[in-house]
Amino acid sequence: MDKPERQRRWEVDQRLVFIEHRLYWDGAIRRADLQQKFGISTPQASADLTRYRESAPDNLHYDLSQKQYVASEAFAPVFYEPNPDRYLAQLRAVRNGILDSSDTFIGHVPDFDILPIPRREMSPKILRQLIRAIRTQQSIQVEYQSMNDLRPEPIWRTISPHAIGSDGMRWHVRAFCHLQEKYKDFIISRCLGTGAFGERSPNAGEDLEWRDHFDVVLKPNEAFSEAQKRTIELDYGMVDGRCVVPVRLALLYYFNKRMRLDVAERTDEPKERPIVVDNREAYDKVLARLTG
Amino acid sequence: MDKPERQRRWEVDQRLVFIEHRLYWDGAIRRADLQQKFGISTPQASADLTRYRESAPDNLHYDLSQKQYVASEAFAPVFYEPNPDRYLAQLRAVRNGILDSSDTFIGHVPDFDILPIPRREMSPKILRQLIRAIRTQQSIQVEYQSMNDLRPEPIWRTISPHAIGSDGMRWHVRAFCHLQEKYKDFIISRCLGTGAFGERSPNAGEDLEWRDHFDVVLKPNEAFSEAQKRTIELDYGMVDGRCVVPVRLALLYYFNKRMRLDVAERTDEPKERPIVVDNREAYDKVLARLTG
DNA sequence: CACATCCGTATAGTTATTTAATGGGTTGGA
DNA sequence: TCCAACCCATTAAATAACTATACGGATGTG
Repeated sequence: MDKPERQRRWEVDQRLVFIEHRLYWDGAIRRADLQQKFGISTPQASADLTRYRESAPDNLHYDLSQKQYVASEAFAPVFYEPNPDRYLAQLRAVRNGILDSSDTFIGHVPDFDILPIPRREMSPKILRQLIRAIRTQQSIQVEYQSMNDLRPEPIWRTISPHAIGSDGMRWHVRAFCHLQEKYKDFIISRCLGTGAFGERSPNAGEDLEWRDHFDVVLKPNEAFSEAQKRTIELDYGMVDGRCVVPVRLALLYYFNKRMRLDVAERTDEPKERPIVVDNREAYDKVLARLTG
Repeated sequence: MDKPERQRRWEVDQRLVFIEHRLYWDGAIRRADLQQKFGISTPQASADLTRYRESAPDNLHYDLSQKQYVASEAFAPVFYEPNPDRYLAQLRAVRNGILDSSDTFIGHVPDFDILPIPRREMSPKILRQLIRAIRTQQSIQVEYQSMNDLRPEPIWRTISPHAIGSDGMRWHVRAFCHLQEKYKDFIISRCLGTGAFGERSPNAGEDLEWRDHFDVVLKPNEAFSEAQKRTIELDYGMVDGRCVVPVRLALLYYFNKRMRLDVAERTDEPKERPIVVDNREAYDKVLARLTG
């Protein structure tokens, strides 16, 4: 039996990642940054930087004029794998109030902005109960404000949720509705309250629209020039002029809208429809069956 | 001079937050969870749980049958402020490969899915250089694949970036184009490479479309019933039937598309246009000026 | 009833970190 | 030009945090 390698302490790892993160994105780091972030003493911060220097001596050098460590031109990360999407997602999350900037490793924040999306705040308690119902495989009572004119006022109804989904704008629970005896999407922000847990509906079979997928094949609109088509292929990461996107049937309606494929039908302006569906016939058929 | 309160260690804080996070979202925690997450020993994990119990004795109790700590019904977080958007954003990030699940505190992951958005991977190096140019207020050479048919092939051009922005789908840099002598959006994933840094263009004045905002006033479509309108007001967090969204002029075009306000013009189906612009005249005027 | 699986705790030893003090280099202002 | 301010590094002794190891107690399972 091998004696397990003593795992290096979590915080020590985090501090090395932090040093590298700062060097990568901000180009520099100073001892005080470490002290502020982790609440450590001066000698400890020095020791961390020394330890980092031992691991990657060519990645940084102390700039006497700037009075801080500066990343070398040939900086090659060792502890932190640079992830641009994560960096940007953190910026976005900080802006949206989802994340406190002290919970990220980002130091210098560039001037930036994201498209504001007006939406209702979600109650943590309600999401918590819904997730609990999913985890424990129970039904749950929710006070739900429907868009259906038959039920203009919010009413209490029992649902058996099994998953959550996002259309890119809002989150919903995928649940068996005890009222209508079928699987439906319930927008979480339309849940005004939650009640008692209970048994799952015995009539709830498998949620086929959740289980099954459809492969949407996308290609650039033929109306574009060859060069423009290449740009579109680049934007969508296409190979050989196509990209295949497997979409859960329960999300296909939203996909159609999000990618503006429905808009495409109604305009001749190619600019409005950069991509089109290659397997259009099957796509339309599935979509019609779902919405019908 | 006050002697500064000795700051509790960062990792110790994190462990307490972790305990509470697990209790809140997963409803339970065991010693081994702490050991795995932070690489600490058994006695230390026990000590942490004891410490937590001392801080919030009513939040949890050890369930001898389940052999783990279970959150009380009247759980009230002390160290961790529950944030549903953050929780969901982390799920999304893990699914998108932006975050490793070991970098989150989430234990049990509910069945979930998000709308897949096909898009090109972004190069970390390119984003890094662009952000560096913004930070150091320099110009930078980029190899850019334009959609403009005048420049079908990717060409090297010099830009002076000052900010980054997101339309909800893609990120772009807001930069003064030395070629066209005006401020424009450069889609980051269309940058194929970066070159030398240099002086900012002397002709670059202030980016007015970035600086200035327009207040979009949204309201529910009048075609809906009163009850339905109330639902829409709920969805968008409206008060008194309106919500005001300040949008940077440079992002207004994207906002129009993202909120499907352009689609609304082309259909009479109220379902397709849940919200409409209240200050339509001014809105159209600004939008026409921008795109014109 | 034996066994596996949780938790808690005691002991002794180890490591990480702090406090406090010293020294060296550069910058920028008096 | 000199000194204060501001970085960094390092040392030594003291302490806090943590580990390894071991044992006991409670529960549920085959």
